[in-house]
Amino acid sequence: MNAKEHKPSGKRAESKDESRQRILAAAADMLREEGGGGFSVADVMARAGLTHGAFYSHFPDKDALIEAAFRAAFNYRESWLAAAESAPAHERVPRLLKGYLNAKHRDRPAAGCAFAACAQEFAHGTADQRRAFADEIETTLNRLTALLGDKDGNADAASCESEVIGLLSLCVGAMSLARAVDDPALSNRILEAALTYGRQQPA
Amino acid sequence: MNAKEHKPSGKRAESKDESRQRILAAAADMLREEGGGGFSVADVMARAGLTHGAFYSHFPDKDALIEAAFRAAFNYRESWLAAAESAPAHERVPRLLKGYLNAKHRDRPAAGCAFAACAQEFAHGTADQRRAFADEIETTLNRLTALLGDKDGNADAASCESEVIGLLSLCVGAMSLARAVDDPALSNRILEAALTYGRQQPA
DNA sequence: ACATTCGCATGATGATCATCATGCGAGTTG
DNA sequence: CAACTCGCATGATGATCATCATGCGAATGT
Repeated sequence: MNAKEHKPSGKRAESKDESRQRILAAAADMLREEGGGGFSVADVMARAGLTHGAFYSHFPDKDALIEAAFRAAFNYRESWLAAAESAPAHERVPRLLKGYLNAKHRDRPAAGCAFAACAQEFAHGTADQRRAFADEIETTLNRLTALLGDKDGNADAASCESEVIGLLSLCVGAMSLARAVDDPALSNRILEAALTYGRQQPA
Repeated sequence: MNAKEHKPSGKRAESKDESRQRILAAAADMLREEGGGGFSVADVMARAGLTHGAFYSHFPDKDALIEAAFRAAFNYRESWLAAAESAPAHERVPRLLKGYLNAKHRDRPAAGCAFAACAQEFAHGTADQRRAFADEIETTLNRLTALLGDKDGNADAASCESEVIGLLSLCVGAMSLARAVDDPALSNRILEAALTYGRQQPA
């Protein structure tokens, strides 16, 4: 048997696992709130209720944490999509748009879309981070395609892909812009206009 | 007369102005290539052919440089838009989309859109940086509205605003995603799909 | 119970920077 | 041309971090 397969169990291992989860959760929040450059290892550890020294027995380095935290930020994708799935086919796009392009999402990035929070920073990230980004994009597109593809007469695959990618791009772009501007009125205009634009898109 | 209005001239002042322009140009490039956190003051100064010590006689601090460099990155907006203006009204949107959503733009951020390069970082930036972002967004939207608003029968103002903002969001989002992913094939798919999506938008 | 393991805390270490202090030499002024 | 100005270079300084080294104490296994 492979010696590497040792999966220790017991109170100690369990506690370490809980610590790891707290670290990941803290990092996933901070990553979306401030970006990977916006917090230090010590910051995350403090948020997780630990001190900086313990970090390196959980992750090899900060870059690995950022990658893992990014992936962890998609743990709620299914529940996010479930809300749209429960709607009739022609209502799904509007519902997804509304769930994304709103002030609450803009103002609470820690609970929101990691694409909109991380895209630009990951463009200069490690190979692993960029692969993670691509993985999550692929998965998200697949799930959206499954959700919207069997809409009515289900258009050809190409047109469905462009719709799904277009919607995601629109959402990510509008949220990025809405968060970057200073003027709240302009920020709201951006969210509302993007919402309108996305709804006008033909089948 | 106001003592503050002194505008020194002469060989020395001229040379300082040239230095400032070189610093700004270098910073505008690096800001779009690597983000504000991706370069040091010494890096920009070296790229401008100077050493780090000279920096603080040109700008009060790095944040101010980033703001100025961001604004400077829009110096070419008019020539960028001129290409679209020379096209017949119904060709303008496709031409703008094509000029933005392509591999060359994706691969040379230093010569490209500063919105797509900076949005997420500016969301955590200084007040001045965020104001600069809003200013440039406003100006860009106004110019685009002037360009696309008198399209044919020119739709009502609200619909034009949502189209212009939607297009910009779509472009910024797609470029951000295309740059963040690792897989070149996926990156191309994103650019192409967003192009298709943007073209399908009704008048 | 004893020896061992291991999660975590404390406390370096070294690197990277932003920013400041000083000095020289070319330009400018009278 | 002598006194002065000022752009730029060199060389600190201090802060912030990522990462590593060490040690304690609780959990584990014999």
